[in-house]
Amino acid sequence: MRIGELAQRSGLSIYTLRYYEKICLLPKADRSLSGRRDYDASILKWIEFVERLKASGMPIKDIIRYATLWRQGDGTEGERRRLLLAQGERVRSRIAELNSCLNVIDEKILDLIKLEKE
Amino acid sequence: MRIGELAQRSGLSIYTLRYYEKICLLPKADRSLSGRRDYDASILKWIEFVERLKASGMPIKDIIRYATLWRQGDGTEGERRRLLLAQGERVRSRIAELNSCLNVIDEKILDLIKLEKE
DNA sequence: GCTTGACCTAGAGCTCACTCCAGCAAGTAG
DNA sequence: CTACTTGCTGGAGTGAGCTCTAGGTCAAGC
Repeated sequence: MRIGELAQRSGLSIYTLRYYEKICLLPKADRSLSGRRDYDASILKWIEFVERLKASGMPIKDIIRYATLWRQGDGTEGERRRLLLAQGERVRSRIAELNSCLNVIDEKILDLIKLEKE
Repeated sequence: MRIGELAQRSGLSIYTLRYYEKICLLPKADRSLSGRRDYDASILKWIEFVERLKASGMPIKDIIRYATLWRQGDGTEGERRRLLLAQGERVRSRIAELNSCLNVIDEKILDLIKLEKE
């Protein structure tokens, strides 16, 4: 699969895919004889997971750290697990923060409705 | 209250306070005879609310829109309410997204634990 | 009356995460 | 063969949201 197809299938732009490779978020793609990137379909699973980590608010640097360990493979499971545990905690507290923001916002909405009725 | 004290009390830096004033997120501060900003303690309540909106993920531009309406006062309650309702919805879906990320992360952690046991 | 420190402005610089461009090479369709 | 499309690289540009610098003013303490 070439980069154009991967862009379509992954929903990322060609620019972003090359950028992710440059910063080592994606493994260096194999190349065709003429030098074009040639991806295996399995990359899609990895991209999907990376997108999840991003959506969870994990900074790119931490995802790169995870990606590096993942490419190293065996023996890195412990550190990968710790990275994910830490991120899980961050997500949980972010959810708590958002819930508390929601309370403030909902309260303010009620205040505004009262003002409108006056 | 001068800007240094406000910075301490609000937790924002002096730079940020001046920047917020410049972009109209904070009302233009009164000035002492010598031109220094002189804040009323009530500004702290506003800053607190702005920080909540920021923490909720509201873009600065939208907060500025809210701030502008707030300064205009009467007659703007309807639009302010609509802005907050929209933000509330964004927060709710962000919370849902984070919960689903959390599931993916927690699952991956279990996978890694299995790998470590092998 | 001089030093110190808090404050002022305009504008430059920074980080993050992309996004795009110029200039070129290679594959493809008519 | 020509034209078009897709791809390549290094590096510049973007936008959000600050953060800091340079060069100056002003008030208070010794």
